[in-house]
Amino acid sequence: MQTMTGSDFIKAFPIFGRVKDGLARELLSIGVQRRIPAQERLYSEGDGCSGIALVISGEIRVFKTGRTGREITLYEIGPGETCILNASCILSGSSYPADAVASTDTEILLLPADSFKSLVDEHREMRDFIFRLLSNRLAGVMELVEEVAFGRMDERLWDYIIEKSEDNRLAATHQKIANDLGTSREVVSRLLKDLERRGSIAMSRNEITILSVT
Amino acid sequence: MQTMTGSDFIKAFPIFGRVKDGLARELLSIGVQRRIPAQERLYSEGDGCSGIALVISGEIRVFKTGRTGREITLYEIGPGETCILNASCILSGSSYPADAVASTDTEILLLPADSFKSLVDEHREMRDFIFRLLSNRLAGVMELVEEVAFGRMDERLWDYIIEKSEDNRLAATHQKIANDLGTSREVVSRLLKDLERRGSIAMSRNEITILSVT
DNA sequence: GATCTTATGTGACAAAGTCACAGACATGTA
DNA sequence: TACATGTCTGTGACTTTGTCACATAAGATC
Repeated sequence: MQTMTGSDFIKAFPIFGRVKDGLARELLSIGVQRRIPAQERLYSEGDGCSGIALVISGEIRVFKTGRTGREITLYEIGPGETCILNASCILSGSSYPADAVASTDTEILLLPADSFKSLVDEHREMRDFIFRLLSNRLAGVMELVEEVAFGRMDERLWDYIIEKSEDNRLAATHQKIANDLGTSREVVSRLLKDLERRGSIAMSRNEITILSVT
Repeated sequence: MQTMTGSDFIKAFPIFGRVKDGLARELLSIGVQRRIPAQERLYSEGDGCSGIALVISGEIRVFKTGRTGREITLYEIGPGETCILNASCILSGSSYPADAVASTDTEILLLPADSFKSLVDEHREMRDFIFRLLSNRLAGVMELVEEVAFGRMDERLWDYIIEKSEDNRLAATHQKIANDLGTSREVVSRLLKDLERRGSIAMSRNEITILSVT
């Protein structure tokens, strides 16, 4: 069981070397494996942080919630990535600035805060990994600010459909799309209807099909 | 001259210890002091990074620009802080994801990328400093996403006036305010006019005076 | 099929961004 | 002083986006 996890782990985090002799070995011996079922909440805004989660498989969605209940996705954490906000609040001593929920069933390796801190001190790979991720997140969220502040919703929606669709199909409710984009369900419905009328997509319950990539 | 800079430096960065024996000494011997006049551009989006800037005095504004020319301020860098995006792109090897311009005359200590990297490797204070700043920026920009996505412009404007004013006065053109908030000049003008009509502020060219803090 | 739950559609209105242009104020120059 | 110039502010008309209220539709369960 531990070995199985190990092989999944090095697949997700090749950067930490092999199980036999790499940093991976140390991580696996320190960390605790956990399974998070889909829809389970990992953190709420304002929480303190007890440890850091390395995602082995699955996906975690990090988002903000407005007073009216609207949501916007800040980014998603996939295999080989870390819930960097954990790192953030462990290393800077602040509290968690957003909500995090598993989008799918997710396997994580949970490292206690202390161990994580000493690993960062001792291992250059660990530092590089964290810095890189933190930097990329920052750049990504900055990009998001630009889109939200200046972008038009119809374009953002179209880009979203293109990006999230697989095989020209996207399975999602209008509400889910709205929650990712930071708008309301009605707006998504209206804009999708426009796209449908123009012949760019076809719609059925819970599914959008891309017809023309114009 | 060097000594003078030194004392300014440790005032801005007490975290790095004293000039005589602290990390401060090393930083001062490696870094090059530079003065940036107000309005001068430090970086444009897409630039590579040659070094990292520690701000000794003054202020640097980091912002995004939309296609229509609108701007939004992501954050400002003051004394004792770093143009963390430099760090970000040095450590992660990406390019600069925003624009940076000196808001006032600014003094910085410029560290070459290589020296910076080895300092981060060798000194725990340096690592903590960078992590903390990077984390805080990330949290700050997330907060900004929330405000832009869910906040009402009249509230954001009012908060801005309260925060930026000194002694109940704020010297700024409507255009400048719009550039900070990520909206257009007309919207700011209209909302300010409303505030004036309601008796919350008084306006004259280039200046806003807060009358009632309701 | 009757009933429930969830998903989608839409009109009416409010908030915010865009465009076009009119004044108002400050400064410099003749 | 009078005038020209550049910057700053005001405003109406229109578009886009968000909110509210409610109607309709599509699956699921019994």
